[in-house]
Amino acid sequence: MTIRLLLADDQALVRGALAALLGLEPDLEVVAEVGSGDEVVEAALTHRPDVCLLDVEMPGLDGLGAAAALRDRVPTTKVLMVTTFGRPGYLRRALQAGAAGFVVKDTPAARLADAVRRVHQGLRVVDPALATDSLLAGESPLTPRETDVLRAARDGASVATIARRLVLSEGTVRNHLSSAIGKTAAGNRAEAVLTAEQNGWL
Amino acid sequence: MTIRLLLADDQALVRGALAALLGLEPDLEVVAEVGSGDEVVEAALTHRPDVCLLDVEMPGLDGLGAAAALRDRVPTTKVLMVTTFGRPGYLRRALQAGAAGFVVKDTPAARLADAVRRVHQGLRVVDPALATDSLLAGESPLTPRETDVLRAARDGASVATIARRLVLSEGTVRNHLSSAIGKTAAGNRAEAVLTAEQNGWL
DNA sequence: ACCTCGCCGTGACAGGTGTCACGGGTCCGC
DNA sequence: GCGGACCCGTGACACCTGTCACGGCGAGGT
Repeated sequence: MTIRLLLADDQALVRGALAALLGLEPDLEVVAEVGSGDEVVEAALTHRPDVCLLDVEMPGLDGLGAAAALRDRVPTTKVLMVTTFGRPGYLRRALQAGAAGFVVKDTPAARLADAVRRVHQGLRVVDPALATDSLLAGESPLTPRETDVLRAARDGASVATIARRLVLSEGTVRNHLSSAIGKTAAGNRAEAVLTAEQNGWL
Repeated sequence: MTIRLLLADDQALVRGALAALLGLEPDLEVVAEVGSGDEVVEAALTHRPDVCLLDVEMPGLDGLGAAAALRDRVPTTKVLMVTTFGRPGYLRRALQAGAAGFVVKDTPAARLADAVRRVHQGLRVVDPALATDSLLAGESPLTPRETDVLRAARDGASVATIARRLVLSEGTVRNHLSSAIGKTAAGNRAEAVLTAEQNGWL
């Protein structure tokens, strides 16, 4: 009995390469590949895979959202997240979204097939180093609105621009920013964006 | 006669996956894999590959530097750059560093093997869409010093911090920044960093 | 010799930014 | 009910930033 796989990654090259890698295993079979999170549920409904490999960073619906959608619409398929960035917040959010495993792209290729098999058996697969980081970093201290403001500040927009985008007063934007800067122990808006991004809070 | 390949990518998973993908082709053979740019020359000297696949983003010596080192020390091996980001400046700098081909990770997996074969035959391989972007974006308008200052400003450092890092007067830093902001058509330091990064000028 | 360009610095100025104190509003849990 | 969050807003203040004008220096081209 082979394990049926669905691959989701926006980079066609690594998608195909992963397919080739996993296709070498006799007990694994890649039944579908998609390039964006929006196509995941549809492909899962038609091909009924046992395990779905999701990249976190994708255009449109990202891997976290796709995992949540799969949990609701196709609960029989297990989700294994595969990501380039080992951001602590990603791990937490992925598990909350119903993912059964979380692997960073630094892990040796040989271990990926094992991770797939374990997920298929109903086990949790988590990078141990990342798990400690996740506990250490803790949940996001930012309020929803602070997160919005920081997100809107990612491209270097001015206070006036952010205020216009979120339909807020400039003073309110400055207050939210100031609060976020304090919580991230930054001295600066740009620094706050950076550390928040590194922790997966955005 | 098989084509001997050397893979260089910091992400072990995609490195292994690419090896699996290319290993499926009967005329290709992966003879070595490395995880950083510093190991490229040494591995090339011992394994004498025909073609070397280099990722641009790597810790230590990056792909551009590794390509230049290969051109000088092991000129018999052709270089094919493989990168996630299609930044115009990367393409230019890669070609200047002696790379024979440039492929972004969005390209379909089937075309990678062809790219390798063409590079091995002495042909140039360049993503056509990226080539036009490269011509359109043009060379970096930033002077060396302006580039330094922008690089130092990437983590959101204040003018005082940048001045301390580069051993400059704060006024000079502000002047360089102002000039860079003007050249990148930005309204802001953060914006200037962003557009400079997107064009591969840093 | 001359001009140009990049580099470094100074001084001054308007405007943006970060902080604080304050008020008012909603919603939730004890 | 009553405190405690989060949200939104105002006003004021010190500070940082971005811009401009100006000067001097060295390297390279005509």
